[in-house]
Amino acid sequence: MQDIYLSNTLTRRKEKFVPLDCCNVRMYVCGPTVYDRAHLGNGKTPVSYDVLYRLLRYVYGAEHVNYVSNITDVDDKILNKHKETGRPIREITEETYNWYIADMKKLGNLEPNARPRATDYIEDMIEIVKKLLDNGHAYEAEGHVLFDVDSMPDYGSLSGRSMKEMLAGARIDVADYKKNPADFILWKPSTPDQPGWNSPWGYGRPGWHLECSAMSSKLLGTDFDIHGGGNDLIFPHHENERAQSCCAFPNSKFARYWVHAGMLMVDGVKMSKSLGNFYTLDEVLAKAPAEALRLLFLTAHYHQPFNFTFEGLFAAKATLDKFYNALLKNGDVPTAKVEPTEGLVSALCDDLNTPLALSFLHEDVNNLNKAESAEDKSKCKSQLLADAYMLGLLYQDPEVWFKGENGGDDAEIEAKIKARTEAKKNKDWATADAIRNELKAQGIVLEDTPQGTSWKRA
RNA sequence: GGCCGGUUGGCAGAGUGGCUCAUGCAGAGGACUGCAAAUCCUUGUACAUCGGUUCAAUUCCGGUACCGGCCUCCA
Repeated sequence: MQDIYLSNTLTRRKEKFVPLDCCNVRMYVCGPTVYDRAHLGNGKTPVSYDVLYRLLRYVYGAEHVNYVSNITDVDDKILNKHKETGRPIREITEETYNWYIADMKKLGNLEPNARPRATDYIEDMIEIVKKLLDNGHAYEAEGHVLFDVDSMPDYGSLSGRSMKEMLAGARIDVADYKKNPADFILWKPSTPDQPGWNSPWGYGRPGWHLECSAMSSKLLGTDFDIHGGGNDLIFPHHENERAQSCCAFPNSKFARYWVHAGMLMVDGVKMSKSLGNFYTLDEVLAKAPAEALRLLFLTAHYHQPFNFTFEGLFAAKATLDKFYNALLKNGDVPTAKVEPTEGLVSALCDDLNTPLALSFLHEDVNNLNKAESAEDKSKCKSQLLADAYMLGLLYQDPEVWFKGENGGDDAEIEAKIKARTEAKKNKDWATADAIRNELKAQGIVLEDTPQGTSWKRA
């Protein structure tokens, strides 16, 4: 069994991963707030953790890994959307949730073991707030319950900032009921027209950070292995989550390994609506297959900032064309279940080095293209598929990849190819080329082989 | 201002104290092909900058420059 090493934000080092219980490896990853279409960044982060999930399943056994990724369905952004559109909140969150799940599936992500929704865990959140009040880590003020950061000596250690810095950085108006400007909300009052739940502190709703503490402790326990998310969540979200959980459950260390994914940029700068470089997943997926986007994400290390360009996306599509072409040519070659290439597994074990892992896929494809004997072909194809599975790639039928879901038997195209074959037989190259060009104009590329002519959509 | 991270060939992007080499795309040449396409073979170009440590640094340490992120909702 290979050791996995992960960059741990908590210690600022790459560390050997040792799970608390190797029969129950637990990972929690912050998911989206469901108020609008998922954007490109919402696509990148889950792909990274999906590869980690696949690696953990490989190393520890699929049944020994528990991956939880939450859905935030109570939040002021959702409330704002409701005010803007007048649509019921439940309708907004359901629709957005369904879009999100569909996007995740298209990207080739395995379904996590659980996708808890915040609104199903309100009782657990209230229990945590009660605990924090009981043990002196929280206080009530003007209908709010706030976390008292001064009650936690190492508050700020995850994000690596001191209290002094945070005060210096506090640029926003500080509510005067806060004892310390850095104190954050655990529970806030709701007006009757806002979503809310009855609590010991009146009708209200939870602060954003609380839900992750509640769901992780409920589904994974108060101590678990990996906590992930985008690195924009390190502060304040993860810092606060950790503070809540460690203080509510006094002997808990919460997550042992904090793994953070680098931000996605577009054309070299942060993606934002004001810069006009903001893309939702479905916008991008209208221009290239989702698998190409997944491959593109994997060409860079998860930890680094990732620069998205359409040029890169189309290059990734071309790479997949090459991979699927090798599979298409060996469509009837039988495969056996084999172990993934050792080097690929090593690359992934080294803090998810997906760019290096991909180089093994290229090698596999090259080997498959060169294989001559039936035995070698089978071996190489099996290896390619086993390696691709680790990365969540090449999960489609090559016929479907090239010809589309229902374009596999196009009589018109077949007829033209037949006519061209006749022309070729008569050495009527002009007619043959004319037919080929005609099809090319329709995006159909022909390929002559000793076995005949095949076609695919470009 | 504070805290992080980065700077590798035309581009994307790994990695390493010295060895023949990341990988891919693009470029050049070749094989195959009626011509293509696909595939295969061969091939050039690199480690921001200035110091230090060392027999030896792109790789370790320090300074400088530039770039990016976070510090406020954010994957």
